[in-house]
Amino acid sequence: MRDVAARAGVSLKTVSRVLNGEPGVAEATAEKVQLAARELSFQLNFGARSLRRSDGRTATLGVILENVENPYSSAIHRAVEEVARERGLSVLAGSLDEDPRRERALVAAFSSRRVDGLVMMPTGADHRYLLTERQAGTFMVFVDRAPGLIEGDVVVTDNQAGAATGVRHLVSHGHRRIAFAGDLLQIQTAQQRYAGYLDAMRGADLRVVQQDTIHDCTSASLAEAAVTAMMRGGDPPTALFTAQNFVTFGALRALRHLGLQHRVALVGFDDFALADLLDPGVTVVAQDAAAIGRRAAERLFSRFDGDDSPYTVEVVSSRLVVRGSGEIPPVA
Amino acid sequence: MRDVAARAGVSLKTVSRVLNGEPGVAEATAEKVQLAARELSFQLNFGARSLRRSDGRTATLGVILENVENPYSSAIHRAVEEVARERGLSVLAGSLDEDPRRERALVAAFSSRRVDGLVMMPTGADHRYLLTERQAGTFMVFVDRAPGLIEGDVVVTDNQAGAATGVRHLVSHGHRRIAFAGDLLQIQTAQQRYAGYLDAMRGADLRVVQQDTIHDCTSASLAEAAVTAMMRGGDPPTALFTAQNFVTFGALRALRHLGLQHRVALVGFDDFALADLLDPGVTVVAQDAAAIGRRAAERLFSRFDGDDSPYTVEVVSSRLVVRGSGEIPPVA
DNA sequence: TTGAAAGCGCTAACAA
DNA sequence: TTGTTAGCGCTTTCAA
Repeated sequence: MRDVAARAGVSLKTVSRVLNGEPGVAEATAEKVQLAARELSFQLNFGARSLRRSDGRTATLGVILENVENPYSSAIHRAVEEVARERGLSVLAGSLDEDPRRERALVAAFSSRRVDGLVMMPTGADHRYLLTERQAGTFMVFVDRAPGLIEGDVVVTDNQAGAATGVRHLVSHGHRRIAFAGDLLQIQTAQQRYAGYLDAMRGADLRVVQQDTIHDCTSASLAEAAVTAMMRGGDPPTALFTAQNFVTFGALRALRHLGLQHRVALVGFDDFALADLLDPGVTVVAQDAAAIGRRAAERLFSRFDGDDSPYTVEVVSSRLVVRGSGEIPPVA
Repeated sequence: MRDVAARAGVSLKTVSRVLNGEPGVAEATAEKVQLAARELSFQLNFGARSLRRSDGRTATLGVILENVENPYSSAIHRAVEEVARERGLSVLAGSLDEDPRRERALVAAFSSRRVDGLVMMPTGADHRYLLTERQAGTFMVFVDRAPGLIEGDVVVTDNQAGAATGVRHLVSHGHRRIAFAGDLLQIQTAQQRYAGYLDAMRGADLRVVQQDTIHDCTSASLAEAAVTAMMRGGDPPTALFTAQNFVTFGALRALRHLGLQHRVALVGFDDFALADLLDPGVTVVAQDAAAIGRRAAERLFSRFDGDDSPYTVEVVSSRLVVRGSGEIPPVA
């Protein structure tokens, strides 16, 4: 910046004013500065800027996701990026892999880089350590799940209601033996979806049978094995509600290998690419990941802008997408 | 840091030494400092650090991808993150959407934040503007495609050879009328895959028919429409080579709607989730996105570490995954 | 409308 | 082994 000032024949402060679009600079002066900056390919140093600025803003935010590679996470990531770009912020991203230690490491790493705010999917049960960050002035919004033992702004899917809708859809097609297969039950969303399943079953006066319940499928292959075993057992259910994407994939493979894909109904939680091209098409309860990301980013920016109203929990609606697999009638 | 020094009863410099793991500090002193830092929840300010350091490193790198939400991009992103984490770097990520202006904006944004290096999928035809960045000390590695009008380290898939392998697979199953459907021909990878198609056709002494060639499908629905029209025309081809994921999806939908999915063979370039669950399973030429990301990051780090050997082009092999659709024999 | 001086939090260079 | 001083590139504060 010194070089630019020298070349333009003005002071440091004038260059700073021009490059930051501050008012009170004569047009002719501003043009000289712009020219000099371009000739020298000058790029403002944001690190130095944020060091000196009174608000310390870095124009950078951090996004901490389950895994930047998974479609749900990356859809949120993209939506946040979009909102951030409009305001001139860049986005640091990191993956958790459901590991609370990684979460802390990522928070620390982003914190050392003085991000203005954090959009995060919390993992683990205790997030009190974040109070320190918050006190240091880092805003944060939680997505997908609520944090543990602290309050905060949260944007989530209507997991329980959505799951109940999916199960009721099966009920409405005549099923009475509807099995549940879900992810690790210690995960908040898994609990909520299971609760929705129970709501719908009880609401229809259906008994929840122990043997029709599968929990803790941490991979598609575990789900496939569990569903295969269940369907091979005596007196199998006539329909399946799978509460997570990987679980749905495993169940689909199991049904396919058993030749049951047209005889056992299935509704999955969470949409996926090509669900319409499978045979039958897969009926799902679709989450709106883009809306979650967008609203989380917007909440964050409203905090940046000084909104200090109480924390809110925003619930983004899921929606039933009917494609065939959920409309298979029960086989006597 | 001043507060930590005061609390531990040592000088600033000693705190700096301890927090950066520099040698030459008595163990007892180090412990006092660590304790004080913990009690004050102190976090190093990386911005200030990089401002003062002689190498100016920020311990941050930038990843510029087609779209952080697409599976290929996000697989690269994740692989880069993994390598970066091992070295204590964080990752800024951004999406291009095939727009050269966005590329420049992202480069400028990351550059202002003084990233140590850049992993990027170049878009557009002229990347000479990057020479300035490079001169300023930013290392960069290009993935998926080579940059235009400048040299650089590049990590790519063997697009041409991979496409030829896919087409030869169809030839080996008896096809002589093999259609090509691809993305925007101005995209480098689209050109290379088309070249591979031509290689394989000529190598088998097959005539390339104008009506069997579809270019510039920028979306699945465009591809679907084009393939539908082609298959409905008189004398349609007996096999399809689709050179890009979205194109494959469009073609699959078209074949399905025409009831031809078991009569027309198809090989796609690029793998996708659930390809095995479709009926028939979809035979593809799979790219190894994780390997591309990993090797790009490793190349970047070798540059960080002082490797100043000439630029290299690393080619990551694709691999044919046989699942059914590519093995359908020609219908007379 | 413009500029001079101070200092953000840290590390380099050197001194003790 | 530890400390002192200067200064990275910028914005703030205050003065002209």
